Amino acid sequence: MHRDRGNHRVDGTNRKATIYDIARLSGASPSTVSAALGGKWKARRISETTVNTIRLIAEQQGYSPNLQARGLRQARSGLVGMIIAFHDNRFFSSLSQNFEAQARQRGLVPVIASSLRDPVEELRILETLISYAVDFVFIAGATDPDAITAACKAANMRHVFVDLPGSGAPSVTSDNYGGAAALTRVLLTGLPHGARPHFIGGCASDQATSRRIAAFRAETQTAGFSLSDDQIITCGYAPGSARRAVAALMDRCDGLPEALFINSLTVLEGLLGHFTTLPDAATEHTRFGCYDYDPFAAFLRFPVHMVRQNAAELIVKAYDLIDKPSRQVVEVPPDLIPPRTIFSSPFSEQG
Amino acid sequence: MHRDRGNHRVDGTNRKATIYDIARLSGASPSTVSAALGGKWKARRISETTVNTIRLIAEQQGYSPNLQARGLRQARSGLVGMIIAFHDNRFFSSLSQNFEAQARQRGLVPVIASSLRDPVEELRILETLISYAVDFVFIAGATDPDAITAACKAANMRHVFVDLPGSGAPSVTSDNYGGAAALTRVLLTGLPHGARPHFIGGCASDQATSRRIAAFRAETQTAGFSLSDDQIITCGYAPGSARRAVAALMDRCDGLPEALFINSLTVLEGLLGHFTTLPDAATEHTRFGCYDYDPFAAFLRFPVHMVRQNAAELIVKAYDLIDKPSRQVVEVPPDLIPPRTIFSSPFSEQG
DNA sequence: CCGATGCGCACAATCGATGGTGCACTTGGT
DNA sequence: ACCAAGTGCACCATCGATTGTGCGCATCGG
Repeated sequence: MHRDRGNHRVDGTNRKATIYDIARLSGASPSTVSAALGGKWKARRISETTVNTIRLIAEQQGYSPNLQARGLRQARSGLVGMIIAFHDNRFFSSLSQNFEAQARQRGLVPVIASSLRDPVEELRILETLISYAVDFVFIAGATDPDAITAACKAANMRHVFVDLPGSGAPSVTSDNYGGAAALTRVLLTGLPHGARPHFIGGCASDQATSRRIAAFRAETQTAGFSLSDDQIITCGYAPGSARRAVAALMDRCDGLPEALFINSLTVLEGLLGHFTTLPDAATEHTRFGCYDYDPFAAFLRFPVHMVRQNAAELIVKAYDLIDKPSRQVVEVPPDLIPPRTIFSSPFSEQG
Repeated sequence: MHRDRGNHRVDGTNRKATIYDIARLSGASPSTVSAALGGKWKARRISETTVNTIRLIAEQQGYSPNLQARGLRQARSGLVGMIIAFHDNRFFSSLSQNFEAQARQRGLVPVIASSLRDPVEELRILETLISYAVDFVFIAGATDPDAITAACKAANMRHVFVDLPGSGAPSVTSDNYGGAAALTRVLLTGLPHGARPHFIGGCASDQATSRRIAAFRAETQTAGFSLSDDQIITCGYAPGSARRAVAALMDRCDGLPEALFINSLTVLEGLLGHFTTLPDAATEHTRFGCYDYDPFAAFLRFPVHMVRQNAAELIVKAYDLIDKPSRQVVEVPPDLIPPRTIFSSPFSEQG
């Protein structure tokens, strides 16, 4: 008398078939059906003919397992979570694309959520993922790594930080120092003595930005250029504030500096917004470098050197850290891309 | 004798607390705990003091409900699914961003998966989502709408097509005809007589592309330009094939046509890839229009008119269709964006 | 002809949360 | 003091799949 809520699956119009339906139709027991369809019928010594019958009926009924039930029983869901800052951003979406590909390769289902860089939302999302018993979580662009680690520890949840490292858990980041140093060197090459290169964008408080600024400082001074604090403008990531910041800068210095290190694509967007109001000549005597790559940004009216983070490798390393936990921080070197270079993602290549 | 697997939750080191743990600690029964924490203690006539006790203990234990168990019991998961073609694409990622925002606003958890435009993968993903008992699914850029509708019908799953319509279910699309017509008109304005505008990219078999081609044809002929079949090049969406196609075109016509309607950003990427091998002058005498918008693409060396699909509105309408089902196709008008215009997404504004 | 071995499978407990049902006790009325 | 109505909660079945255990039958050796 278990199972019989008038669920007429034969005609296909009603609810999804369960192993109990298949059991009834095949004359076998639910556990046999489960074993047969779950692939472990050998271990359970189910005869191959029984298995075939069950498979056939399951096929006819369009059976597919209820993964919530399985997840409940097995205390794991087959879901894996990733928290990113935004979907509509080249870097993060490239991470998601790779995260998804790897997950699927392992037979896992990716759940990707965006925090909009809001620490509260970030934690709420994490709680939700934990409630769904995801197998592990990647957090990219974490705004509050310590809170995240605390919540994960409490729930016994494996997690890896990507891009922005956390102290309490394994992390994978770009080699921000190395990438920024390389980009800075390119910008400075052949620059006239007395030039005043500037750095714009980001928050000094975040790991990635502070490493990049450190590299920018070191290279600039090594190359013999003067460097005062007003050459470092940490105006955040938002295009709007970048736009205001560059407008202010141009007022102050009567034009653009000879070299400009732009800390993110969103910042570059903001600058472009301002440039639309200026004559083309305004950008002619400046060398631009941008940390992060976009195929279109590489092909602007004025040349831009770009740093392309290796999203695929970041994700691969992150999965490695899940497989073989350690407390270390893994650094992945980014690539320096000369202006006017088009790269397409390996994914969008296909469509 | 139910529940006691030596789960020492008090010290916080072991597994997540359940209502059974809270029940034991509070002296109440599991169902009381459930009702208390689930907010329906009034209906169940649980006293407020009991509720407060339970809440306190739940708090201390860091309780959060097992959503798989709840989902199993309630036959719905609180998950909502969306299938897109790619994450790393401005249009789709903008859809996901809006989809997620709306889902969260409704207290639902978004699961977004990418099909890479592979019909088989698309169906596999759909099956998985169904297995997780998602409440409904949006499918953007469907490659096999009929198969999707069939699978959803069999599982009794609500679904809405976005961008590419399906016949068996409600759909929301851009007004591809209107958008393409407007873009074509801009491209043709003031063009010398005898000019031969071209259309490049996409698959003639997909709805969106065929509507755009129809508009392109109609406007071109209305404006009095000759139009032969070789002016329509449906080379797919992949940057690589677009690159080859434009190379071939330039060989054939000895340069670029006077006007070029580019059917997607990925196609534009492909063209740029080819242009990098040419002198700057090569693009000087051509008017470019691109269906889809990208802030950087709007600021290329040569001006590009762009059509910006209204992702936010598409998603809003799609949710409307879930709430109030109907078989109709809703069209959302896109915007025509003049060259050198920077728009940032409302989301990345924040970071 | 009998016990030992092994094969093929069924039974029942379990995962955590929910909701229908009903019991025990209190209060109020007469 | 007794019955009725109401209060506060516990008990148990249920969702669908997995898994430890053990029963019944067949085969085989002695």
